[in-house]
Amino acid sequence: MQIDKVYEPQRFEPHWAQWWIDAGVFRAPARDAARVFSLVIPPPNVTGSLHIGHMLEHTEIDMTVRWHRMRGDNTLWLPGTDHAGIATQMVVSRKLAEDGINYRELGREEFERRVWQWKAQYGDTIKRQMIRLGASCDWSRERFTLDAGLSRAVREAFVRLYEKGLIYRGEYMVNWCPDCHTAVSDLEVAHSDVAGHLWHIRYPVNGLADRFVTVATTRPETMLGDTAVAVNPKDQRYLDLHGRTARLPLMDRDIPVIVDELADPEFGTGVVKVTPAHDPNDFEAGRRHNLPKIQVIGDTGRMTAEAGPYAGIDRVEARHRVLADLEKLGLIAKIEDYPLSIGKCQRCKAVVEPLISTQWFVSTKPLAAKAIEVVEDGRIAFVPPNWSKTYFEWMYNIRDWCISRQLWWGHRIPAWHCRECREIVVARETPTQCPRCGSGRLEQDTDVLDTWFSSGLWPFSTLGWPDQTEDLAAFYPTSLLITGFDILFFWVARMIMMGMEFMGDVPFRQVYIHGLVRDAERQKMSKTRGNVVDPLVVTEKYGTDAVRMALLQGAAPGTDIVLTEERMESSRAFANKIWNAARFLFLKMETSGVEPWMAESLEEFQPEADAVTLAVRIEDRWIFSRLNSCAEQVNRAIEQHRYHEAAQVLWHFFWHEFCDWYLELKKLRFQEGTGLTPGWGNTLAAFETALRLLHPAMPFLTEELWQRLRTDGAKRPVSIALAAYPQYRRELTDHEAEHEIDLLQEIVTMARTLRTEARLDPKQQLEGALYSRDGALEIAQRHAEAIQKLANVKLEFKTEVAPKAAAMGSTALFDLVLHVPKAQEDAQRKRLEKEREQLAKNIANSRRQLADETFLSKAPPRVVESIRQKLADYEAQLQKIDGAL
RNA sequence: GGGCGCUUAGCUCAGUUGGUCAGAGCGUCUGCCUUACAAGCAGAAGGUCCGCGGUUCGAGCCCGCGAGCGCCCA
Repeated sequence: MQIDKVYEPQRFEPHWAQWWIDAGVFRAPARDAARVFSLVIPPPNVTGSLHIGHMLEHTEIDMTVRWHRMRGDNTLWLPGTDHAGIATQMVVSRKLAEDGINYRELGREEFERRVWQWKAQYGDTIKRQMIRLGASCDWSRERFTLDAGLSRAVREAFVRLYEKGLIYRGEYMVNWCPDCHTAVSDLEVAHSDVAGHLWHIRYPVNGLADRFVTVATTRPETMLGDTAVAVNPKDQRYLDLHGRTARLPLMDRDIPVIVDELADPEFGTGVVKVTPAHDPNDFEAGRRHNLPKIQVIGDTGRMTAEAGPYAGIDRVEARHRVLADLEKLGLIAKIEDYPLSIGKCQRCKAVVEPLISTQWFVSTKPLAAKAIEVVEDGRIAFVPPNWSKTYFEWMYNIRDWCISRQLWWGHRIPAWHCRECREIVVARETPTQCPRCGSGRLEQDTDVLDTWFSSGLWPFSTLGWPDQTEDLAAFYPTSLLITGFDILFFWVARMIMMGMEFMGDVPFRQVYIHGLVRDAERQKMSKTRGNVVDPLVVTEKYGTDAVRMALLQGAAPGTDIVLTEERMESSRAFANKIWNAARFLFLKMETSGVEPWMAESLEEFQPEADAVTLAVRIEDRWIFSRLNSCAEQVNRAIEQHRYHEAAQVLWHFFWHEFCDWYLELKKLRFQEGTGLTPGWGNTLAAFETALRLLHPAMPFLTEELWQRLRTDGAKRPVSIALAAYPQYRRELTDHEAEHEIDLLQEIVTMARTLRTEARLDPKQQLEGALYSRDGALEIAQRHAEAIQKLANVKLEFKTEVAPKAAAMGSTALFDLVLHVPKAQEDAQRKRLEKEREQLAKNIANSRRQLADETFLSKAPPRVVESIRQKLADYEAQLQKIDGAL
């Protein structure tokens, strides 16, 4: 069997990536199964590409999914992409602009055609990347939010909500992005604090000579649209203004002084200008007082004709002009520095303008009620659980959701406007005539739906809803959602609301929220910072398995993941370690004439006994016991989404138990030169089991090695991905073997330490003696040869008390003395001194505790007993050290 | 303003119900090209668990206050 000396993942990863798909390994039949595990992907933007955050998400998902699949669950990971309305429209229109094409001039149909072209060209990027990264999705069920089926689901959902009165249309103040030229929801506005000013502007009061009312504002340009000024009813300072009007400067318009709680006596001058068309609070006040709404800023951010002399000027420039003009008129009373919060469009970063417009809304409160309930009663669990607080916080204060977007890329709203009678028809199928007036002049609403509206249906629309499909029956509710906190409200909350509304059941039973991937300086990754890590680049460099491992190692729940080159390097070293362990085994098999072999199944596998002693060898008993413990820990860790712990346990087991001790012990057997040693079956079974344990974390490497072990005759699955995941079995734990190997390790390690301290040449064999009166002596004696080979010391075994010696180490069970040259003894003495100090401290502590009556009476007996035992051990060791010094 | 979280070794972080929990990886230092692996082997050093107070026989762990940092919502 040929196996390369160095681990080169590039040589086999792409092969298995494709093979898994060709062999249909990840296909999930929609059959009834005792246990089902299903999960839908958080759909990435179809025209985007995967970044390292996706890779983390997909690694965690994949580890969980592969684990379930190996446990025999009917497992589905449903992949797909999102059309991402604003983002995609922006990308494509920018691209067109680069070619000198204004997308608006293309017209809607042509533009849509171009986006579909774009999608056809780049839409497979995500899929290709995911395949390369080993994501074990069922690609036969891949979905796209604009697919016919999903579009039908969107229509159905819209119509049902409308018929139920949960979708309404109306003229309200919305967040308007002048650059994207669409309304956006509250969630799509990112607020940030900036240093601004508070301008105090004087408005003359009509009918009272020289009486001015001074308003304070952070947005002076909106004064052009003022239709009132407001004072607080309780404010004694302005009683004389009640019922009067003021003259709006620059516009020369009379506006009433209204009395309203809107005006906060504590803020600014206590008088506030009222601009119903440009401020949400003023909008409400305008309604209360029946004020006209004058829109002075248009939907492109330029001043409208209503702004009189300022018409056509950009809103920013308009502010400068207005201030300059007021200054000239001497109407600026004061300018204060004032911090204010401005809202920017999440997508394009343009300052969002509150504008009045006619939009479609979802009435969220009724939907939220059930969505809150299912998290409260535990039908959906967040991991880490604290995220439910954030969820509730938002849910309790939820506001209606503006779902219409003035875009061309998305699900067109299934509403038709009658040109004759203005009737609005909301329907599943395109209507041909107005049900009210019979006119055929119907025009579909030009708006599209917020992308998150379709994403909200994802867990069931992807499974065939509104049809009652087999998939839906088999896989809904899904078992788990793994996603980032950044879309907790956008997506997770909406899926829960929609799932309860349309399916009458939760969309998933568990939500695991993963962390953010950060760079070595703990910085977020961003294109502007230039610190983004491209998954394909690092994968090419270190291997997919190594990058996966590096991510998993940092993936503790509730923690961000710091990904560094060093970590990926060390993970690659780990992969290389396993590779070389396999290489070692394969080479030895070749020289021993052993064929690749695989037990039919671990359940059926019986450890082989040695031909001479008729007993299973101790290192084999030990490794099976350790494997069992490893299986227990890894299963539990994955189940609890403690991916970092699973990674650590696997790492430690493979490297520091399997390689450092098991293979080293096995080497000694091979050196015995007995050819086809009984025990090869044990070794291969252990290795094969370990590969299966590791597979969900490092799928490629484990498949590559597993296939080399697999023989065609074996009744095993075609892929390790379908092989049974090792489970903990109580009867496999072998305390005796663990104790024996523990002791061996202790002796060897101690001998090595003594040698190093004496600064002796590792090649020089040392003599020494092991003193013990416990069963330890017998065990040690049995392993005399192993100790000699592993530590390069030749020991005598004695039952007497250890003599005075500097090069001595002791445990409760034995004392080890090495004969080192006198000149080398100083270093040893130093260590013994130090140890004695530590022991004295421990003894004092233990004695103090044991002398404490309250401790003795209140602490559980097992704790007291453990302290007593410890004290006895400490005292015995101290005595030995005293003797040695 | 409201809410959430973090502070443990030089770095990045584990530490699940308070009692073998003071840990891992990386880095550092020392010695080794031992025929699976120098992407390696062997060994070692390193911590006031942010501070103060409290509960408890016993506190990284629970409670209160404070300091510093971060995130979300308005």
